[in-house]
Amino acid sequence: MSSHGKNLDFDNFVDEMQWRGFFEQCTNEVGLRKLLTEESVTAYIGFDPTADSLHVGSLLPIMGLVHLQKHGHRPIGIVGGGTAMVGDPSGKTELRQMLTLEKIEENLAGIREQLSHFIKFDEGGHEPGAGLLLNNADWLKDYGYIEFLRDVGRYFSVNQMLARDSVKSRMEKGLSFIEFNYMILQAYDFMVLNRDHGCRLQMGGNDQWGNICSGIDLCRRFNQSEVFGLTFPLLATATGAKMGKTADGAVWLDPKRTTPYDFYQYWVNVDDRDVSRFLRLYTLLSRKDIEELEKLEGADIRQAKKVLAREVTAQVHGREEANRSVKAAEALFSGKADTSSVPSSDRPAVDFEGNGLLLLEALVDCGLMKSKGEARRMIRQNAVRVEGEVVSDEMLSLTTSHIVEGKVALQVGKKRHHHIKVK
RNA sequence: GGGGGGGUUCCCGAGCGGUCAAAGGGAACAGACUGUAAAUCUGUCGUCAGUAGACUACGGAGGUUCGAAUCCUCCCCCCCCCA
Repeated sequence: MSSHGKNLDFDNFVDEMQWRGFFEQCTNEVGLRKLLTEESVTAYIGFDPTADSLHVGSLLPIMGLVHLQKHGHRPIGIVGGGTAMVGDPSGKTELRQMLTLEKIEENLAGIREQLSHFIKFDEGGHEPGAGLLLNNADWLKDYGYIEFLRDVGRYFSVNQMLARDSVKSRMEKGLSFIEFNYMILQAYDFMVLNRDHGCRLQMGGNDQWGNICSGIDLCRRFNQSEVFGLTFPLLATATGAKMGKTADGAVWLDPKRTTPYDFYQYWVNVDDRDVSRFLRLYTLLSRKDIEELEKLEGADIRQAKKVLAREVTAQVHGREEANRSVKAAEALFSGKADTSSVPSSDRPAVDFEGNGLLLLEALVDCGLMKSKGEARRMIRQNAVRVEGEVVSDEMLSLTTSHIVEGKVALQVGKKRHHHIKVK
């Protein structure tokens, strides 16, 4: 496939994926490379509609589709409205709670919106490389059981299914029949996409390997079509934590769930050892730029982290938000200047009059603390600051004297900030 | 359907009538040290109140006890073996 567009350091998709670290396993690398040079290939990745927002964990597959499209191929995103009703046993230790159809519909809309920041979708036109976003409920939900068994079930060997890692790993903990069927449904998705949209490649996390292989088998049997699979590594941070997890849970792409500032901070605070990997995986910077940044050592690595954070934030929230986050961080960590992007809340001026507002309560209200007990503990540990001053009195009340420039600046630990704006 | 083993605080995992808000580990958070990193050391880690108190917690519902996570009954869920 001829490469067009900007920033192409590699003349084919597979080379780029390998250099960037996306490439974990491929069902037939030689065959796939050949196919990709011969034609514009349609490939798909599935996303789970378990929430109305994607999170950092989904960023990796999203970037996979971005690179695919960049190389002139066509990405399809599948939102598993049908399969979400079943639950994938892969990588899980327990049965997932089931979602209602309505909830899934809602989630779908949110996800579609987010994906559209990354991928150029077909707006009813006929652009060759424009992506598609489909809901597998469209072809799964009205399929009759008997019919499905006869059409699809006949192609599956239980012996083979039992041999899959995703199933084996659940033999101890238990696996319900509904989950056992998941791989069949996913395989069926691949078959439908292959048949109806000419899809030849499925990508996904390495935990999807078994499901992808099942799909490939089904395509061969059902459509007599040769298709391929490519998996991405399952990322963990250098300290072994799951990617995109913090104390407060997942890092979301939705600014209402994770503010752009917190999102930016997540990336700035990445472990030194992860920076290079993440630059390759999560940014679209050129090979040259990334290799320059990888040369940095010691404290200078922070420069690379800032670039990483700025780039990823810009991709998710836009350049403008990214710049605001950069400024806010600089203001807070260097002690001055523009603080307009620091997370904040509003409070009427009367709250500070007279006896004022108990700091304990303010900390809980603004979300910095989960409970007053926790707030007390933090104060005891000298972790709380008001206007930069360490607080030692648990019973301190915030009064008008704490208001500086129309706000009260709260800080917990070194990194968590919140401004109460006085209205 | 029968027999056996289990369900404990964010996770793993002890406890098996009081001394249990529950050992130990992990994660997390804070302090020191630093580079908004890692490692290390120290502290914290149910809620409310505030030094000694109350409340809510050990799958669910009852019960026995002065007193239960610990004993009994019923129910739900999981694993293993047999049919």
